[in-house]
Amino acid sequence: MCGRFTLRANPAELVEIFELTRLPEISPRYNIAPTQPVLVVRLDRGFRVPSLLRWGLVPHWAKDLSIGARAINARSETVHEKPMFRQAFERRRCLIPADGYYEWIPGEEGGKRQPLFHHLADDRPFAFAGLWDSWDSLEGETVETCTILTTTPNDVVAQFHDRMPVILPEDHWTTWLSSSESSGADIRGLLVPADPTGWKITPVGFAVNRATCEGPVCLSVPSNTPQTPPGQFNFDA
DNA sequence: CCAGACGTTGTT
DNA sequence: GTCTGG
DNA sequence: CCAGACGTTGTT
DNA sequence: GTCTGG
Repeated sequence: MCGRFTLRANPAELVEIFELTRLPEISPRYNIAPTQPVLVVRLDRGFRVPSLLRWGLVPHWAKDLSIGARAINARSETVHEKPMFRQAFERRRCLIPADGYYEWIPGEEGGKRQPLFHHLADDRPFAFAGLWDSWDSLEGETVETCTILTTTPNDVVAQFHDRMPVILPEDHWTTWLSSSESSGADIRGLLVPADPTGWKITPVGFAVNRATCEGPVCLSVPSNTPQTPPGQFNFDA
C-alpha cells in the first residue's frame, strides 16, 4: 500500500536526478494525498518530461472520476491482466518521484492507528513505479490520472505491513519508461520489493492523518504525547 | 445475447 | 457500515 | 491513506 | 473498452 507520501526536494534537484527536460512546477510537499496533483515523469519522444497528474487512476471508459479514489494503488501481481490497468501497464508507465511515504500500523490498546514515515537516511528522492491514463469528461475536459504499484514487503517492512510500494532502482528507470516491445515478463520482473538498505522508519504525529494538513508539522512528533520508543522502529539496514 | 463490473487496503 | 473528498 | 458524511422538505 | 455472470 501507499496512501500518502512526501516530495520535499526542489525542482532543480529533481531535474538533475531524473534527467528532466525542464523544471517541474512544484512546491515542497509533506502530505500528498489521493486526488491531489502528483508529479510524474513520462517518456515523450525519448525525453523525460515532468507533469502533474491527479492521483487515482481513472480509465478512459469511466463514467466519472469517482473510480479513481479506489485506484490509488495497483497490485503488481495482477496489473498485467486487470481490465482497469492492463493497457496502462503495456503502454503508459511512468515514474512517480517521492522522498518519503507514510504507512499506518494498529494503535496500542485499540487507539488510533500510528503513522510511520519511511524514507532514505539521506532523504534522497526515489521513484515509485507508476501507471497513468487519460479520461475525457462529457464536457470535453481531459483529466490525466496516475496510480502507484504495490508488491509484497521486504524483510524490514514486513514487520509492519503486508504490502509496500514498488520503488525502482535508478538503473531500472529507463527500462520501466521504455515503450519498446520488451516482453511483458521483462517489465514485470522489475516489480519486486525494494532493498531495505539505507531506509529508515520513524513514527510521526497524527497531524498527517488530515489530508489538508501540509508542511513540516506532518513529520513532527508531539513531545507531550508518549510515543513508542523511536528506537524500536529505526532501522539502519 | 445483455447487464454490470472494472480497484486497493485493512477492518483501530 | 460504506461511500466520498482531499 | 484518513476524515467526515450519511437525508428531506421547505425556508430565518 | 473488455471481461464475467446469468
